[in-house]
Amino acid sequence: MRPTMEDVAARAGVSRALVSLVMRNSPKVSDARRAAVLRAAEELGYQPHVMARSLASRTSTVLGVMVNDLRNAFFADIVEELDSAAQAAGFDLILNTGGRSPTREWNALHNLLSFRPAGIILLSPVVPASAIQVAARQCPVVLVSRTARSSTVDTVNDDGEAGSALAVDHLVGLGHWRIAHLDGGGAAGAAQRRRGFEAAMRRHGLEPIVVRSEHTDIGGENAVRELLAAYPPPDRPTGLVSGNDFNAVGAISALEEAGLRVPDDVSVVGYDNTSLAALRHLSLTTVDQPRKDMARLAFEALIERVRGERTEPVRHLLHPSLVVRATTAQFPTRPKAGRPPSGT
Amino acid sequence: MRPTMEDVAARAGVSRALVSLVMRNSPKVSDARRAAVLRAAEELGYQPHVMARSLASRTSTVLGVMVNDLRNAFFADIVEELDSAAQAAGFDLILNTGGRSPTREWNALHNLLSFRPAGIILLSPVVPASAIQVAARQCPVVLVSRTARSSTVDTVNDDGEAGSALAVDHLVGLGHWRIAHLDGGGAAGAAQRRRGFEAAMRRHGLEPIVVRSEHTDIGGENAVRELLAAYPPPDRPTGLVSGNDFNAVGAISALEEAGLRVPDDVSVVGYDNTSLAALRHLSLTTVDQPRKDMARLAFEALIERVRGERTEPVRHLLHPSLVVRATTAQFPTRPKAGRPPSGT
DNA sequence: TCTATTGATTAGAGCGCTCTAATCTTGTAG
DNA sequence: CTACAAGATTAGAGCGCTCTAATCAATAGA
Repeated sequence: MRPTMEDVAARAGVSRALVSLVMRNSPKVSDARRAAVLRAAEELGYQPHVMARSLASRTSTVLGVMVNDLRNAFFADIVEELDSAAQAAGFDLILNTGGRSPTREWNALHNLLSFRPAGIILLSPVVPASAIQVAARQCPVVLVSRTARSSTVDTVNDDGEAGSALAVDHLVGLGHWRIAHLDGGGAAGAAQRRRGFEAAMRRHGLEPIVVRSEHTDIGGENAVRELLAAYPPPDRPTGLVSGNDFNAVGAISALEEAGLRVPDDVSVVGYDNTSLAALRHLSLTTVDQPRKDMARLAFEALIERVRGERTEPVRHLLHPSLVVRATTAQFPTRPKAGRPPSGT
Repeated sequence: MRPTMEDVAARAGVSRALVSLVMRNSPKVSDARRAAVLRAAEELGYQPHVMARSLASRTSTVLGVMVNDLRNAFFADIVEELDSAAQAAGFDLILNTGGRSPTREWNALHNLLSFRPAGIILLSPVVPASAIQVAARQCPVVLVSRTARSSTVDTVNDDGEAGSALAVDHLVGLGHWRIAHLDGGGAAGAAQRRRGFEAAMRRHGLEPIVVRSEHTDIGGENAVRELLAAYPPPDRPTGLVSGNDFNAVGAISALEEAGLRVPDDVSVVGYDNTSLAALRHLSLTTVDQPRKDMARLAFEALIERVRGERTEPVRHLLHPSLVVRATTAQFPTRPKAGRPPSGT
């Protein structure tokens, strides 16, 4: 049997309560006793039982994190950052995944809650708002990449509209005016990105072209094929704003398959700046969400609630930035390749 | 305050013990009482407190999983599979990451252990064997992508030597005979892959060329530049066996940068069959580790130990398979492009 | 010498649950 | 009607810890 506090107390010749004080390094213990207790603990290989501790203290140093999709490196980056923040603040992270399914996610959320964590962070959850509400009644909840109206949960999001606008502005600045958006369908944040695209295009006096797609490479391929069929030259778009990086990679494949060169014939912008985009082989121009900042803010918001320092909700909306790489270029490459509409 | 078992008991008009029986769905409860208890629990929104439960029962349904690198999709796949297996068997997974640093990993391991889990699975851990030994004294431990000599831990690995051999055989079968390996350095499994490469080459009567590299795309780029400098035509290798997929992608970049076409001039094989390799844009020929099987076997091994059904260690060594895509091709493309050595 | 006062230590209750052993119900055979 | 087995229910101790309040020791002030 693993040694308990009682064992340590017996070996050190003190009471269990004193051992408890030492373990929580309370200042009200004499140096001599402290040393004796620590030595006894060391000799026995004693380790506090966190569950017993949290049961007795009615507090928890556990923070639950539910990840929508483990395969998505975007979340991995956020988790890594959360992890070091938690470490520094003396909290333990436990992770979980819902596998992009509302049902499994609901289970995962329940599991997390059954640990009676100090708080939980949900990364792009797909469960209904009511489920989040249930969770929020049990402990502080912070949402990342998902909006909420409830006043009991905090949210951290990137400004998808601004991100799309960044992409459009970049392409317009390069001389493009026939620009299409490959929409992410029902994916998290896809609606904002589409809205931002449309608004930015209109702001430039351009007609937005939107093709319904998905946040996958296959989705990008299909959307491009559809787009090329629907807009044959000379109406063919010369700039593409993809819903995310995967989609952009698929789009590039389909473009090359159709004999078009990127960026010479068509410029492509992704979204998320995943490690994929950074691969030299792709060098995808993309919109970067400030992941570190998002993680940090989410953590801070949670801790504030955990400590009871705040009860009103916060809504962080972070500004993305554009990372220009090799998939976007000046258009027209040679003059006289077309005539911009009067609006520009 | 959240409702406790006592509250449910009071509302249902029964004892706490009876509620406990219902919650663990014991058969020795009358249907009437069971219904009453369940209704009361429902009305109060009662949820059992896992920590209290595990404290009282001295058992745990928690399985700890430590992931070496969250950003690596290989682990994500394994975790997803472990998760559904655990779900089905009535266990709860808690995840953790060590961020590829032995120190952080040691902390993470400690955190996991402090939950007194039923068992733990370590995915490609980098902590010293002694640390694993310490963990194994507390609960069953299974290692994935890491070998061990200790008789108290089970291991699940893919046969890296066989995997490299698969790649070499494929290339030789396509007519290549100048084949180089981009070694993964100190990364997990890199040594086996290199050994397998060398052995397979010798088996074919060919001279193995090994360039020290890393499991990153930058590593692949640098290694290829080095390789091209060291082996100018006509000695230039026509086939590359990379340590992993990232490395292969980097290698392809550097090859194209040098004006060489893949697969026309040089064939490239990756390792791991990550989602990266599957992207149509890359279509990387690669060695596939049977991740699902690995996860399933790891889970089974753990559960057997947890249930006390086995005490001798098991060593699973799984056979990888080759996924042929578009980065490998027949050589020479046209006859008379070289002369194979007599050994073939 | 006797009481405050301060700091160090401990007894003991209790966190929410499980589990054993005891008690309470039935139903049925004698 | 009684006895008793079988099933249903419960009392109560205890898991490993924390926390409050009480106790104890030692010093200082009067």
